[in-house]
Amino acid sequence: MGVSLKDIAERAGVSLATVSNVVNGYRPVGERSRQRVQRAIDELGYTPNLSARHLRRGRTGLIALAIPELTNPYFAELAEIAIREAGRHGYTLVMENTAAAYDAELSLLNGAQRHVIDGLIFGPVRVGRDEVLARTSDTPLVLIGEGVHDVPHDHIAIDNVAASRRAVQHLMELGRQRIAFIGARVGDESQAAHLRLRGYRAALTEAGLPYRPELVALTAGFGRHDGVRAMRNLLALDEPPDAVFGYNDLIAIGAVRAVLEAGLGVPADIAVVGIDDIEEGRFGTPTLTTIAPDKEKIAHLAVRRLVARIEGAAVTGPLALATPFRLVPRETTGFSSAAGTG
Amino acid sequence: MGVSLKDIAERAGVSLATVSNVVNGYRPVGERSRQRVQRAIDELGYTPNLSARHLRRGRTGLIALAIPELTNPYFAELAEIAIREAGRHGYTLVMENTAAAYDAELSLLNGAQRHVIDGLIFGPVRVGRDEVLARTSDTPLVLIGEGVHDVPHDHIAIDNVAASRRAVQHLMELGRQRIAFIGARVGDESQAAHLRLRGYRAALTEAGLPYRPELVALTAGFGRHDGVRAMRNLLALDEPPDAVFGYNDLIAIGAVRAVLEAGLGVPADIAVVGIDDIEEGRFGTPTLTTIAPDKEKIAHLAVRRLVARIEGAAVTGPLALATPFRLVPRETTGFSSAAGTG
DNA sequence: AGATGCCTCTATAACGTTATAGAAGCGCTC
DNA sequence: GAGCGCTTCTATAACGTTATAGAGGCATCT
Repeated sequence: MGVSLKDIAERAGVSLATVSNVVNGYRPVGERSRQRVQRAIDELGYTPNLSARHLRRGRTGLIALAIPELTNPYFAELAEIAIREAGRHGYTLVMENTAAAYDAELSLLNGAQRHVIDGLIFGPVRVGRDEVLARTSDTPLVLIGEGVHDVPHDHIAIDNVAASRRAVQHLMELGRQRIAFIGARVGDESQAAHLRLRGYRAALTEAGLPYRPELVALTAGFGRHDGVRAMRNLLALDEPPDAVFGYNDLIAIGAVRAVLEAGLGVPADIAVVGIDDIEEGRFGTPTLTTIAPDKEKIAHLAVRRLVARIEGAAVTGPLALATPFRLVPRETTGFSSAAGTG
Repeated sequence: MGVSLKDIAERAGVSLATVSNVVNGYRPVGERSRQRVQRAIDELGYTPNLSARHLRRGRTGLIALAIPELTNPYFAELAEIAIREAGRHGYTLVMENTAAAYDAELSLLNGAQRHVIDGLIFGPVRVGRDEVLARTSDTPLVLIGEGVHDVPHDHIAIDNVAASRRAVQHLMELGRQRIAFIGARVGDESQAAHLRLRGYRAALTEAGLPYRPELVALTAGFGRHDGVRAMRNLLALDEPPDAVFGYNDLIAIGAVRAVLEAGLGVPADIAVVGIDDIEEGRFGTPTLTTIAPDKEKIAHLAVRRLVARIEGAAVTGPLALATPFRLVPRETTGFSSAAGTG
């Protein structure tokens, strides 16, 4: 077993409590004692036993990030930032994969983590407003993404309607008229696809273009193959689209591949826009035009909000925070871009 | 605070120890008591306090996966599998990003985790054999990947020499003669690039082709932009290569992009092979020929080995395990492949 | 001088769990 | 009926930490 406070106390000839106070500064300690303790710590190589600390404090120092899948680069990039930020605040982040499964999301929401955690950052996909409202756990919760809205919890996300509208506007500025939407259906009543779909419709309406249901392809998942499959169906239409707005970059990338596989050109025949600005989109051919959310900001805000809640700090301002985004035009909409730029 | 053993004991009218025995079956408990306790648990909704359990048991139930970056899809895919497998064994996996930094790797190796962990799965990049041999921590350790070899620790990886040889052989079977290698240099004395470089050289030698140092481009990192930059340099040669073997898929994808950006064709002018078989390679255009390691097997073995060591089970067989791999021919070497296949 | 206050420091009781030693009850043998 | 062994249970001491109550020393004020 390792070196404990007791060993340090004996070595330094002071009480246990004094050592504890040197270590975590709860009470002031005189200069002479402090130095003696510090020397003993250095000599014996003391590191606090976190299990004991957490038992005593009632906190574990663990926060969970629950996301559908780590293999979606958007979430991997977000997770990487969140891990760093959590570390900066003295917390360790554990990943909880929901695999976009309703049951997994529900039990996570209600506190069935593998480890006891102090707080949860949650990007819901299947679970809706009702489930969040009916939550039984009282662990602090910060929501991210477009899954659930209008609940009494902190919520960090871009303005999905505005972002989608911007993406579709971009396509219309190129003169495209038959613009398709490929997006994940998350359950009929869910708001997720709705927001991006709503932005899509809003943009069309504002421009005086008709909304054509046959150009809206809902998918089962959020991956590249979902985009491929949906695009193949759209290409089989009597009048295929001349542009596609994808729910996210992965779907957009799948759509691009399906178009190219069909022998058509991107953007010559069909222009494509996604959302997320994953690095992959900056290196494929053609490079992918996208809406870039500020991932740093999202992750930072989510972690900080959560930590503030955990530590009981007063959080001022509104619960829901809209983070900035910007349009990054690249080759799939006819803008040149050297690899890795934008 | 939550419900504790004590609450259950009072409710069921038995001692604390009996409740504990019902919960974790250390000692047999009579049928009548067991039922009373079980009912009390169900009624009060007891979940054990893991901090206390870990304090008492001296274990935390946490294992760490230390990898250079989560944004490398290979590691994200590996991590996702490892998280699941760890969960299956009752452990929670925490991610430790080394960012491929020497200091971070060294301190991780020597037990400077943010949280107390029971074991470590480590994919070293900067740190070498010497550092692993000189390790001061005695937390169980399982190495993965090609970073360090010949140390007295469990080690799971593909046979990198054989895999690289296979990749280069594939290029030669297409009739390519000037085959370049783009790979990460991990420090001069490191064995990482050496193994894959060694396989590359072995394949050339076996085929009677000369080894040309100017066709070996070493990179600083493992990302797409490293591949782009290196490829641009290779294209600037008087006699550019007609094929490229990339250290991993990301580098290969960067190389492809650089070739296309230069107005050349893949594979018409330059064929490309990578290693990792990340999903991205199955949806880009052209799709990427690659060496596919068995990621499931790597992650499963690593977790199981580690858990066995932690729990003191006897591990038979050799320390180092070579996991299988296979060549997946796709468009970058002239083989057709529909999106997502292979 | 006595009261008051401020610094330091210490002793100790938790936090919730598990492992150990042993008590109680009961049936069996001699 | 004493002795023994078995099963079932209990009391209790840790595990290493932190928060609370308060003791002791010394200066300052009334």
